[in-house]
Amino acid sequence: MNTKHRILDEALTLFAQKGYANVYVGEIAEKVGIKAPSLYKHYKNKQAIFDAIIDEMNKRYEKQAGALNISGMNPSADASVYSSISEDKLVEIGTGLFLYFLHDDYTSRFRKILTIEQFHNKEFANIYTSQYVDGPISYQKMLFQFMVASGAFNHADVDLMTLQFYAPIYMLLTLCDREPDREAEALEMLEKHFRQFSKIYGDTQ
Amino acid sequence: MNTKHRILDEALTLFAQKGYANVYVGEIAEKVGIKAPSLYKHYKNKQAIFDAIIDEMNKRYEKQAGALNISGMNPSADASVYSSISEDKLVEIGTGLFLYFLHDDYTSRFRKILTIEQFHNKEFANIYTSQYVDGPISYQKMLFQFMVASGAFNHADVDLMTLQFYAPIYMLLTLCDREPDREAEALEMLEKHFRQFSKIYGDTQ
DNA sequence: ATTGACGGCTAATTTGAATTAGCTTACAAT
DNA sequence: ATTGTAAGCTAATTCAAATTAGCCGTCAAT
Repeated sequence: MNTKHRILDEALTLFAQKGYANVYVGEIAEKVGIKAPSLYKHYKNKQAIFDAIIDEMNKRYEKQAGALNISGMNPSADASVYSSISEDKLVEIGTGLFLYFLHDDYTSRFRKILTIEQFHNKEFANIYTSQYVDGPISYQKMLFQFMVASGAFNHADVDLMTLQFYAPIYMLLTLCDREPDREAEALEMLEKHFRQFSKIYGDTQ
Repeated sequence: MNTKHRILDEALTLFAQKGYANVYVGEIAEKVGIKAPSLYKHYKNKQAIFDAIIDEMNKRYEKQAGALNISGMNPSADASVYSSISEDKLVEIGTGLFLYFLHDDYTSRFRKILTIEQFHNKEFANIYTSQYVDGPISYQKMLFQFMVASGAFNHADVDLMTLQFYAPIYMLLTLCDREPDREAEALEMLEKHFRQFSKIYGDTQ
């Protein structure tokens, strides 16, 4: 990892903790182990660092979207796998989603920036909603639609089913972003939630 | 509303949109219709304005807590009212909670400040969690406990029941904070959620 | 061996926002 | 009528942080 990259990395961490305006370029430089003016050899100014973070994020999201078209993002492919889904499998899917969102190195820091800047910047608000509300919901909705169609799940309002499945994941995710200590508690609740969900909607008749 | 109050009010609005560091005192002054230096006749400095907002919020929360001890916050009193809760009543409670959180003039702006500052300031993280996660959940948990005890609801894991009841409210609340346009859609989903919830847990056997 | 780009440094300089100084008017109380 | 205080203003001043200037060592390529 070269200096230019390390600047991006430290800046991302600091912006995620304090927000753009509260971070001084000297602070970023210090974390990287150089002096503030040296930083300008790599980026035109503070804003350019921020912009580079956005670019990097867009690149990652595109790559991720590409990758997910093969497995995660294309539920018609997944559906066959889950057409007779077990309770344990549901726990695994849900927990996996939660832990990925929570711990992925880049994603988790960037989510905090989105959180901090969402009311300030319409662009960020849109990204936030699409990444953490509409995106997961629309993916899972498709998955559940297949599962209902295949008989793995009882017939029910799929929008509602999806909301009820995902909202606890979302709430506990934002809780753990704020209070990382509570991850174990959150995982425990989540597992109970998934099992209950499976009992309610799973076709055990 | 005198000038001192209007300063507080405009500052609250601006801090809720941009966060503390992005708001200039001149900007607050302009909204109030005075020049920046005049503002110092009312508050020692920018920080003092922010502190006054916190004080005001604490005052309101205490007052609210006091009021809720009579109705909202003491579920043993409420429980008799809801001991044989109807589906419509559940919709009403849930929707009421949601709309209060979303639109209360002071609360809604302050929640945005909490959102923006939560990763920067441990104090705010604690207030956020207690106001929008642990608080509502612990209240509703007590309510559900009484309702299970009284037979209005089927026996079930009350923690889980509460999570599943509240998480959609929370997620849609944060969505509407970010995208106020989507309130109608959120209310529609919520109503479906409450009715479904009532069918799942309500004792209709 | 020389050259030139890269990436670091220290020491300015610039910038912009917060704050202070000091003046003015209105007006309430003596 | 005089005085004191509250609340506004314009014109400084301060201060911190961003940015620029200009110097230096390293090293890879000619």
